[in-house]
Amino acid sequence: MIDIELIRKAPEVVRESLKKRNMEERILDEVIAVDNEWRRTLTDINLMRKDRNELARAIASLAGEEREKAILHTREISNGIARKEEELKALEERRSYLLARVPNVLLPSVPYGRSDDDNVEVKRWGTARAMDFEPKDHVDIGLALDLFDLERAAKVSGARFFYLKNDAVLLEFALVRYAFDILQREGFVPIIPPVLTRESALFGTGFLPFGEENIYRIKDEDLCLVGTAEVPLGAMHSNEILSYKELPKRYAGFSTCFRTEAGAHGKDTKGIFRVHQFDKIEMFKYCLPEESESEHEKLLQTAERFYQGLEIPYRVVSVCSNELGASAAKKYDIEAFMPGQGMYREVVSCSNCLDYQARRLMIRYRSKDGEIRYVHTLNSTAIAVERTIVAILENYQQKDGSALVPEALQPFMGKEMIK
RNA sequence: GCGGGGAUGGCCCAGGUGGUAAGGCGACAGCCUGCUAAGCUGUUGGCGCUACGCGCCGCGUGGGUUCAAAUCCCACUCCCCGCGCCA
Repeated sequence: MIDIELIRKAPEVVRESLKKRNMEERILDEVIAVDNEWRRTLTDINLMRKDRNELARAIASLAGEEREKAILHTREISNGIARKEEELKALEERRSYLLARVPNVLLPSVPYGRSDDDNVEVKRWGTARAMDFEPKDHVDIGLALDLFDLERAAKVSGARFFYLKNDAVLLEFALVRYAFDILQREGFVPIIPPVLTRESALFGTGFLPFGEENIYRIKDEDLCLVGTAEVPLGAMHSNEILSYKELPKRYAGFSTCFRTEAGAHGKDTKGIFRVHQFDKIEMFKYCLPEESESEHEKLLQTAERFYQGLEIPYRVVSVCSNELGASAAKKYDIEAFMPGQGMYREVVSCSNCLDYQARRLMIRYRSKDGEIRYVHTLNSTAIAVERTIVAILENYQQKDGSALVPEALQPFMGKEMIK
């Protein structure tokens, strides 16, 4: 949620941001119009309420005909107020509805662009391993090594599901253990959160109403399957007031993630790269407003560390205006090099949401000078397990069809090779 | 699922026979003292406006009764404690 005060005082800032996102500006004009009407109506009501209160107070000390008269008059005023209050309520609802649909204001450093192609590469790390053979993609490698069963998953659950098997299972647990090793050193509190949350948690983190079609819902209950641990980690401190002393707060949550992948028809239909259910470790930070931009850079560095440790080449892109989620004011993606596909593919998404989620979730802190303000929130993938398995298989494949285990994982895996 | 208890400002907690939120703690500011502590004073929910002021709203949520509701009535939500069931 952006601050209504910002819309009142500097609507041009919001307008520019909407333009940059290639979104309709009409919503902004409507918010302004409705807000003006709301304020006028509220002022009217306040005056009427004042009259009523004065009369009601006087009645206590009146008697007889005077009292009767006053009661009658007050009743009239009350009826008038009730009518106006209905108008006010409707305006308020309309304003909230609209305001909840205005995306976050972009930071100035976000590059303008219309598609992924306009993302700006800001860094490249590592070099692809030399291969004196034609690299295979993860599907071929994995099927040959019996690491997953996609056909039976399709039979049981449908397209975009998988059974992970054999060493792939060990690899997953090794990755998880590896990640939490690093995360604890970096001061993140390990968490396993609920993967079913109320709608309010999804709304608060900005996945509703913007990502409605991507969410699985539980029938007849106010519960949804989360698409990322960002939801329960962000909502964890909703309606709380933290102390500036405990900021920044860092959490790392392991969770299964569920996504309908609506609108992704035809994209990455094979394998385990884009699926309805996968496991992921997500980092989440709550911090002081003045520190969120530097914390964002730090968070990116932490995310990079996982791939550096695995010795997987990657690049970092600054995601362009059109591709940013509603909550994010700025976002970096890490894309790992996938030799089998001959391209860089997204494995990490690292966002700064400023106070956008904090406003929706009512997460505040008491500052050193005693003021209560909204915190800033940031989130980033640490390890998206299945995608990282894809990257490992493609980068560590060998001529004979086997795949090496990255050195950093060997202690957790108990073996050096998958064959 | 059944029974009982509870929800009030940053936190704790009063009010409960309807008349318009008391007190404590903490925090912040000021005063006082050579410094610290103590002490004293003030501030410390949200919103609107023709803004050193005026007013409105606010006691879990939504309705109702009333001139007037934290207080009475109805429904709901969440939390806690027992019991039952259960991985």
